[in-house]
Amino acid sequence: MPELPDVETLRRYLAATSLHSRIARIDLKAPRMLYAVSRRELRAGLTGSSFERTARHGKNLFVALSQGNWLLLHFGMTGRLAYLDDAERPPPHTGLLIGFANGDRLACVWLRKLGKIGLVESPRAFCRERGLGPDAYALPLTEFRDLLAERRGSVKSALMDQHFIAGIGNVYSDEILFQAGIHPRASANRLSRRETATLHRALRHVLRIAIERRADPERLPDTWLLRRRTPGGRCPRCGGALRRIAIAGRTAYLCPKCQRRAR
DNA sequence: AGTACCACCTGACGGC
DNA sequence: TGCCGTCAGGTGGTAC
Repeated sequence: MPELPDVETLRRYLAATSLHSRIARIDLKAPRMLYAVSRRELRAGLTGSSFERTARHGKNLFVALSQGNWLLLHFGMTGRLAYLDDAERPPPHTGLLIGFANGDRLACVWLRKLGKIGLVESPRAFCRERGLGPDAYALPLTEFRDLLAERRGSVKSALMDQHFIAGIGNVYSDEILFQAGIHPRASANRLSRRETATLHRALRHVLRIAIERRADPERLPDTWLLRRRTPGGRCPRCGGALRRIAIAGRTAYLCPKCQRRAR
C-alpha cells in the first residue's frame, strides 16, 4: 500500500542497496508506465550513470543520477522494489530492471501497472509541475492550519488530495482520523483550533510510527484501526462495530462511537 | 472549488 | 470446477 510511510521505506531500501554503482543496462518491461519520457531517453539517462542520492515527496521517490536529472518512481497501489544478486530471477510483474556493473540488479515491481517511471529535472520542478502540496510529514502545524482554513469539503478528502498535502492515502487517512477522534466527513474548514491541533498531532504520530515499523501492517500497534480495517472489524478502543462508508469514491472505515459526527 | 464517475491494470474472493 | 461480477491501498480526466 504505497502511501508516504511505504514510499519512505522503499526510499531507505534503495539508498541502502543501490547507491554509487554504475548502471550497465536497463530492461524496461512496462513501457506504458513511462511518464513524460521516451524509452530511448530513459535508457540514455540511466545507462552509464549511477544513483547518487534519494529524495521523497509525498508518494513520489526520486533518485539523483550522477550524470544529471533524477529518476522518478511512483508506486501506485502495488509497487515495490527488490534488490537481486546476479543469480536471482526478477519477480513476476517487474516493470523496470536496472542492472549494475557488478551484475546485481534492482527490480521495480508493479503487480498492477498503476504507477510511473520518469526522468525529471529535479524533485522540486516535478512537484511544481504536478501542483503537489507540501509533504505531509514535514508540515508544520501553522501551515496545516492555514491550508485547512481554505479547504471546503470533507477533511478525509482533503487529507487524501495530493494537491492539498502530499503523501496520505485512503488507509492512513482513516488511521489519522481515528486516532484524532474526528469523523471523516467533518468539514475541513470548520474544525476547531483544538481539533486541528489534535489532527496534526495524530498525523505526525501515525506517519512516524509507521515509518519506524517500516510500514509493515503486522508490526503496527494492535491499538490501530488499520489492523481491524476489514468488513466486520471492531474498534480497538471501544470494541464497537466499525462502519464502512464511501467518501470521494473510496471506502472509509471509522468507529461511529469514537469519531462522532459534528452537527 | 468540490464531487462523482470512469479508466487504467491484475488478482482474489464470493456466489451461482 | 468454472465463470462472472465486485472489490482493492494509486492518479488523472471529464462532466456537473
